[in-house]
Amino acid sequence: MATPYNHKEIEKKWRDNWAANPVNVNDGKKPKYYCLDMFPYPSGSGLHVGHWRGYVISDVWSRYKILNGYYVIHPMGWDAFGLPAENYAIKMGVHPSKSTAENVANIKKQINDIAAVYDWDLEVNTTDPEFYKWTQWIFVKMFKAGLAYEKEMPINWCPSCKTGLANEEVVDGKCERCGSDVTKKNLRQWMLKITKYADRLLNDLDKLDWPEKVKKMQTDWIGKSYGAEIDFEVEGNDKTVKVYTTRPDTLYGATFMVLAPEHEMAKELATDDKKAEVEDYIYKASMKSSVDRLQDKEKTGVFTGSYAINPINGAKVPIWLSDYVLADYGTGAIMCVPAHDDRDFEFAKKFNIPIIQVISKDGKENPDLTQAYTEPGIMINSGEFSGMDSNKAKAEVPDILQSRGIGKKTVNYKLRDWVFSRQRYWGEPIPIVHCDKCGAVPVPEEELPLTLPEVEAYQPTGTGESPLKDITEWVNTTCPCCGAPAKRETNTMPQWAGSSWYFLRYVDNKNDKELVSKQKAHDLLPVDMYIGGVEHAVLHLLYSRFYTKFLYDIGVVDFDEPFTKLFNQGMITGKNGIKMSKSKGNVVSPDDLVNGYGCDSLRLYELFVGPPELDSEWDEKGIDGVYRFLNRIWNVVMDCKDKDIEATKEMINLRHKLIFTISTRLENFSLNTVISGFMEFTNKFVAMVKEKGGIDKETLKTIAILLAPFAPHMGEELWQQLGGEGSVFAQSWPQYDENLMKDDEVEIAVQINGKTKATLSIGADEAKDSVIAKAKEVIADKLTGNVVKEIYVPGRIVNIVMK
RNA sequence: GCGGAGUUGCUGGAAUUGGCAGACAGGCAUGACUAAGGAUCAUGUGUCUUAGCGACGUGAGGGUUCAAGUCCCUUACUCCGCACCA
Repeated sequence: MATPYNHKEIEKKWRDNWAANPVNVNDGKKPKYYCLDMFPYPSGSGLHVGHWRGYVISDVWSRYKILNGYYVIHPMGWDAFGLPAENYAIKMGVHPSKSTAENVANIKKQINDIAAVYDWDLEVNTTDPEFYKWTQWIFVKMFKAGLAYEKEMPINWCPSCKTGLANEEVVDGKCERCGSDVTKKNLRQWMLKITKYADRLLNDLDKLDWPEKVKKMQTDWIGKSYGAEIDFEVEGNDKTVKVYTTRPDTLYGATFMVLAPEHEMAKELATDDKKAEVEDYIYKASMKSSVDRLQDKEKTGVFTGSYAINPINGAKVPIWLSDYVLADYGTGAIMCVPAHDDRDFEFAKKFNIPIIQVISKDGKENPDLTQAYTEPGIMINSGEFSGMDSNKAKAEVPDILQSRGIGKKTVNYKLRDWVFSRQRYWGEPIPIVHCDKCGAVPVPEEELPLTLPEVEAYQPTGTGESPLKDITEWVNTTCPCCGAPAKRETNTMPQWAGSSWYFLRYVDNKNDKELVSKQKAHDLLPVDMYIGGVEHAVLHLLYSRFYTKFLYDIGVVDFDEPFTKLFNQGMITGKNGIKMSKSKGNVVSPDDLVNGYGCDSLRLYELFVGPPELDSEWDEKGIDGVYRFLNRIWNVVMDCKDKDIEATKEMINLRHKLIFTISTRLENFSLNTVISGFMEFTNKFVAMVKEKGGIDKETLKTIAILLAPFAPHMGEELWQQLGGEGSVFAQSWPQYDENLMKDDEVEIAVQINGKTKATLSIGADEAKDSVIAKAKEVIADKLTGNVVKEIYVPGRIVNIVMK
């Protein structure tokens, strides 16, 4: 009886061996491949089987690249600043520096159980001053480039986290982290001018090998639209109101105008008799939270009493205020064409405002529109434009208007500048000094890092002030510019600050002179494959692109997109597709499974549960299947390794088919079918051992190499047992030969009218006539009608069409 | 409301992109073996059936085709993203 598969022994053996003899080293000759996992936050609850999946996928890919002769950069580190870490610390009553360090140690241990080829020499941690020195350095560079600026404005405020939030962090009017309703708060903020990069962020999406879904989400988030700004004179005085519209072609149909309640002219446009009503409306709108504003489906509004003049036809249009118009998009004012816009239509109906149709399906006016007509058609009631095709009008009218001095073509974006300051303790201090005389002055680059002071009381104040405010010995300083007494900025950076550029630092993490050396940046960057969940589609992934473009502009790196290829793995959920969480009590820890079945089994099962890009429900029972599979392979190899079987044609054929199957499926990232394919072939090998008494060594060695990226310990052990030299990962990925994969005989289906009636074995290269003749023989008794057509799909099917 | 993805046995899923639907697993059933400790092996497992080498079958309904899970139209449901962006 051969030795049974003992995962504990084997895994321990190879873990120790790899520690002493790393399998992935940069010899300076191999081409590089950078395979990166999204930056984990060292959470207090540790890893669950869902986290595992992403790391297994990236490790399989990394090991596959190693076997293809690459030096693979496969680093890991910790996104340890920010709200979640601080909230956890507050909850546990420990200082965040302490809890963060503990969590990192714990998760690192768990990650080591995956047996991934992480290069821990490259490890980074955002809370390390040697790291955040460069996070601050980038901010200073941005400040000097005019991209970081201060502004007092109403921002998203989370009353539970007690801090301001970026637009990207507000989901359905709620805080992305804690789910509390987000309110508005007027605060002085540090902003990053990401809008300056809007066009590049949009256009360069074309360069990226990313899931279309993510590109679409970024495109929509940037939200570029083409339109025109048109000035409407206010009747009876010399004021004008500028509106933004994407449909200047419908100008003849504009029957009213709406301003956001926050619009700077809102109050002054109110006529005396309307003043009280208008001010009341403005006040009420200001009290609404963003959630209320989203949920109020019914339109509200107030007439200002003023009228504007439609510049195309001199018509008098009433000016209204309504909160369905956003103050910070376009000009904060719109012209309303109720006949062709659903929102304007609803508003006009509610307040009895006239509706003028200017596009019609058949060129005729519909006297009783029950809803806005938003389809293309023929222009009507539009003076000189009447009779034009509306699509043509949409394309040409803006130019016509512009040439006549009515309006100016313009573009708009939904993307807003990035609210970059947080009123919290656990983040990078913003390296700015406020001087009465010199204003905001950056901390000199040579004085960085500006370290976060150690304090006892780090709880958020809730007032909009940072807890750092009270540390007077830290706050009080002198102006780097004039030397006068000055105060430090007390806001900190958001969690995203470190994660927006960390991937650059991995390749040169000990450099104390530069963020990354030019040489290393050129040789080792950018990231070739980035693997992580889809939840960062408009947060981290947009911010990182912005940072990279900025660093490209100032000459730090020589590429302007950080992640060439992106793969989003699906989530592993609990029963009924419920997201794993501590509060739901459905978290499955990998620890027991690793212990019971071994790392290799869990790795395989993580892949086998389903297509890697889709969500999968975790069903623990299934792991028995892959465990049995590993046992079968083990038994086949142990059984045959000393037998010296000569390779038959059949064995060679099967070997090449196996290489083909595993390689093509792996290249397509169809990792679940790689495993099922491996199982299928293994079953054939088992049968072959039974029939032929064994399998040749070359085939067995091929199995060991092909299995190694997925089950690395098993791969190494089999390789060694088979007498292979060195590590299995020092071998090269086997190549298949299509000629050797060919079968002499193939089985095809014989159909009558598309229904399979029999199967037939034929020679692989047999001619059509011969195949059809044989097929007819097989189903002779069923050929009772007139044969009208005979179809042969080579190697697949014969279909006899009968009447 | 708009946009995207999806719906296949008891369960997870497969199907070389229009060519034998249900691979591979899990589960279950029957049997073998058992000094068994998360065993292993064999066989079976879509539905109906008058038990045949028959008929039906990929959310529902229609269509194209010699041939449809796959293409087209209509429709239902599920999940995800955006959500008054003029």
